[in-house]
Amino acid sequence: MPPRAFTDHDHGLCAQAALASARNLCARRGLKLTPARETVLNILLESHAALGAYTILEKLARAGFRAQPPVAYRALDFLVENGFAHRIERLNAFVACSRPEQGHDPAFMICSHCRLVAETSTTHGRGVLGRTAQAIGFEIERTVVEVEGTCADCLDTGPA
Amino acid sequence: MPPRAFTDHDHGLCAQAALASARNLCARRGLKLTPARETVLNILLESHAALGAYTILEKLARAGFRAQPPVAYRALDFLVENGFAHRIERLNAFVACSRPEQGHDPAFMICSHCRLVAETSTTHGRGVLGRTAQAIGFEIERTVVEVEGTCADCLDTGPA
DNA sequence: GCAAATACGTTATAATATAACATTACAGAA
DNA sequence: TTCTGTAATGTTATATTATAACGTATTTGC
Repeated sequence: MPPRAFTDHDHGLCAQAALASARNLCARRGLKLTPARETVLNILLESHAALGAYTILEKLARAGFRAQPPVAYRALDFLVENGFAHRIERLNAFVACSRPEQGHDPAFMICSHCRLVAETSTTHGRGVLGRTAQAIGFEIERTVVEVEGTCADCLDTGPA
Repeated sequence: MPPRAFTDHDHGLCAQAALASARNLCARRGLKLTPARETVLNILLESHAALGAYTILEKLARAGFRAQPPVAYRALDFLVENGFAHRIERLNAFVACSRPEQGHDPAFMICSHCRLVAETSTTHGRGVLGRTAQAIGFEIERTVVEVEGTCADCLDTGPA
């Protein structure tokens, strides 16, 4: 499955599907997609760019929410814990999840020019690293795989 | 090559070798391993734990340096740029490099209990992700691979 | 010696994140 | 239906991580 962020797609549909999927999963799992949480998810779904918590906070404020940091962080915590969004460690920022239906070890391709982030998946826990881990008795709980570079568009329009 | 952090080893030798190696490489490449830089490297080499910049700063102060943040960050920038240390994105922290001689795409195993960080290497740029990247014209500049979990010792002594 | 580059000193502040505690909403039990 | 506990939110304050900006000193090549 090719990552969507760097390929042409109808982003309206993409966002709509993700939102529907989130609503669905919440309903099924008895999770509450409250207004603040849904608004943050929608903010993230506006594009495939990673947004910092304070950018999100501003957008929340513009949407009529009281904008203290914990509001954004709590919504983000909920979204990340439940797999509707991901934290990009390299950027200290957040993106909506492209595939909330699947449990996964996501991997990200980050364009350092436009900050767009494409999500694909990794097999890392099961590859070489997984074997090394097993050999020394290390129990993997989470994997962070983020590759940074330049996307095709940014290479075209202005190769640094 | 097994990671050293989670395996028994003579850490004195380990640190000594890394320092010698750094001095060597600096000499060969015309880089200046100034007192502040060498001190920070030694601080990092005390163990395989990741240290935050402000922890390093405190240790620098105890070692007699003026302790304003830029002092630590500049030394760290130098060490990271030249491959003598790595930044662990997941922790916003730093570790000494275990293999400064080799150019590499490092991968890290982070124990979330003891904060020890083992360095191994990845082939990620050349694996599945590399192929996906190529397919969509994404040019990889850097890879971040960090797996988080629990090391054998921490599993033994107190499995959460 | 002198100019340019590099490193350091220092102050201030930006950007990211969380602690702590009061309040409200809401679901399930009595 | 009211009680009651849990989850969510509101709010203030502050912790943690990082960098901008600008001046001074030191080194290096000429």
